[in-house]
Amino acid sequence: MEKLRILFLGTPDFALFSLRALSEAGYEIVGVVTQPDKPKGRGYELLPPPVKVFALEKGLSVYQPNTLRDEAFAELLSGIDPNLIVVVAYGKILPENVLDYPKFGCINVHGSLLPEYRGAAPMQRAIIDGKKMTGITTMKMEAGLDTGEMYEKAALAIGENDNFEVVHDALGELGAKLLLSTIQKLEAGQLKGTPQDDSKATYAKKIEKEDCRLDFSGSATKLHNLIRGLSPMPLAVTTLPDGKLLKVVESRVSDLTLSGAPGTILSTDGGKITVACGCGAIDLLTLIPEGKKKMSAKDLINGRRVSVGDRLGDSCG
RNA sequence: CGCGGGGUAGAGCAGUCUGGUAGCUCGUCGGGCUCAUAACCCGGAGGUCAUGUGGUUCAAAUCCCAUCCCCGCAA
Repeated sequence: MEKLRILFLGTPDFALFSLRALSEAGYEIVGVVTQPDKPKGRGYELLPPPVKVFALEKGLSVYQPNTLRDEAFAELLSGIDPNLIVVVAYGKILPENVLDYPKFGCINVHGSLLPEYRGAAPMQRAIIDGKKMTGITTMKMEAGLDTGEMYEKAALAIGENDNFEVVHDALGELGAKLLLSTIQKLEAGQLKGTPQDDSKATYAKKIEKEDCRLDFSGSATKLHNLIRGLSPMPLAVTTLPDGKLLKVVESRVSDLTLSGAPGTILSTDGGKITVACGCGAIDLLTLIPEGKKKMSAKDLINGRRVSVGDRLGDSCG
């Protein structure tokens, strides 16, 4: 079979696992397409996406088009002339002329067991929903959102205290492995697609700001799932009694049996801030107060910012 | 020049407005109590208050100026 000429499309750290694997496996990467540098952080500093940084280190050709839907990109594509496109968390929808271009099609690495959690934030949503299992699916890309035929799957167990970072990294690695496996099957002419059962499809919507608010009237387990699903980015948020924001990095479902109005701090013993929820209570372990660095609950208590009886989340509006 | 908070003992903070003895909660060290303890009691050590040996003042953590660093928001 003819040698693969791979064009890689991807942007964040999650994509990096796969790009690195392709690179280390010795595949010919004829180009890397990633999102343009964007003004980020304080002072709007222009920062390159992680994939770009890696690609430049490896001496790969990097392209950062604003859109894939114009003449310029079509010309670029035929200039590069890839016979396989690999897409991992690129961040833009691919138009049909791009999907149709490579002889061996477009392979996507998706962070869920399709058809569940199609869409932008599959890993976060799976954790937030309290799933015990998730995984990676490699699939053939088509026009619909994550609707194409599935090639291979690999499952991953989610521990009750695993956060987004843990799952993200584990799935990133798993995704890279599965991608190599899928490409090997392709090279061997053994790649077979399985259609998705659309009736079982669910969607993982992008995480919005409102999704990050902690509502203490919910159950402790639900709150814990939200906190770890959003940790370390963008983080679940509530408010201190003085109205300042308080982000929660790490939590545990509490075994404390005290109860009180949702949001009330029941205890600050043992370096944990135990907060009453609608059902049960939750221990807040690591936090970031507005304008401050990440700190342990113990530090927050020692600094006298919170004490038993205080209410969190009252100014959530 | 996007908006804002902050840099005081190993940690988290107060003190700054209204200049005048360096304080709190922890940690740490020593002693005590206890069958025992992460609990309790007593005592100690530890700080050029980010930097400029800058300006004002009899006197600056505090007021003024400049610089460096950290962080939250927003994108």
